Amino acid sequence: MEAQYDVAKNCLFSKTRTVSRYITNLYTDGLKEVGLTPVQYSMLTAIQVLEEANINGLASALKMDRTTINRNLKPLVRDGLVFINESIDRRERLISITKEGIELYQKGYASWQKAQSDFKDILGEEKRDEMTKLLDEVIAVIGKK
Amino acid sequence: MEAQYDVAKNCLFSKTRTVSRYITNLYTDGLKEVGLTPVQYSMLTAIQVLEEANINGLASALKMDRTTINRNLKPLVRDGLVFINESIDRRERLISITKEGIELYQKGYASWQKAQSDFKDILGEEKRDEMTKLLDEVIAVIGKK
DNA sequence: GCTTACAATGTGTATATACACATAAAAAGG
DNA sequence: CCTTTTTATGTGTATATACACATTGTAAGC
Repeated sequence: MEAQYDVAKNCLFSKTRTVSRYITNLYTDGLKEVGLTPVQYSMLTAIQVLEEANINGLASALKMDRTTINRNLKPLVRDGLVFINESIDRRERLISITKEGIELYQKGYASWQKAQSDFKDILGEEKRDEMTKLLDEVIAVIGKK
Repeated sequence: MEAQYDVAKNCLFSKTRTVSRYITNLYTDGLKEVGLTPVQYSMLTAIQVLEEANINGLASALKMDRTTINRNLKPLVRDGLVFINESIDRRERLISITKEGIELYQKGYASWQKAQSDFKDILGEEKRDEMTKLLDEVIAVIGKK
């Protein structure tokens, strides 16, 4: 088979990326009413669960590059949803959610639930569960690396 | 369950996005030796398969936003991999791959194959096939929207 | 033919992503 | 203590993404 048809049919990167873009847009639409992106929402999630994590800790928990965490924190700090404290170890900075952040997060929870529910309606509960299971397995495997 | 633990455990957006980031990095590493990103590689794929598509046609085939296509074409044109022709319909522009583009694409094919193969080794053939099937199903469902 | 509708594209802006490189502070080794 | 190494972070640069808004050209209705 010629290369371009092989890639067009079988590329796991582009398939995954296409699905990722679509789901991102779905959640973006839902969370728009509270003015948060889905990435910001997932970061606020980790910030609350971890409590006073540093940037490397957040990067590890979210499986994102630490420089991406650094950059993505800026709008959250700017909008008063997150604050950053000094640490005894003066190299690191400790990230926490603010009162306003918690309030907005709670407000966004309904939007997030609706996006989850919409996706279930679109895909069907069975396929949705299959997908969740598979994604967890993939994340577990890549987490070992 | 409190919101943040619900989101941390069950969010299909963040699971998909995490896997997408990981796979992107895997293919990025492989294609780095030819100086292409995986997104560029998949765009060059569609440009060859479609032959003289316009921007909307590429956007539709790749399921990407047309403004993203527009922006992503620029480095490809700059690097001489793609050229853009006028059309009889003077609103549209027809996108084609250049000789250099084809050569680089062929060179990148081995890297792409290796990334595909590496992912198979990491995940296992069975799970890889399961994932391919599921992604195709999801893309088919969202394509109807 | 003229006006109106629609279609194709471009641009401003904002977030998301990650590599390469640099800096500063703590820890380790002697 | 002083040097070396490691750790935590910041920044420059480049690509990727998509919405809102604007422009231009074609098609449709009359």
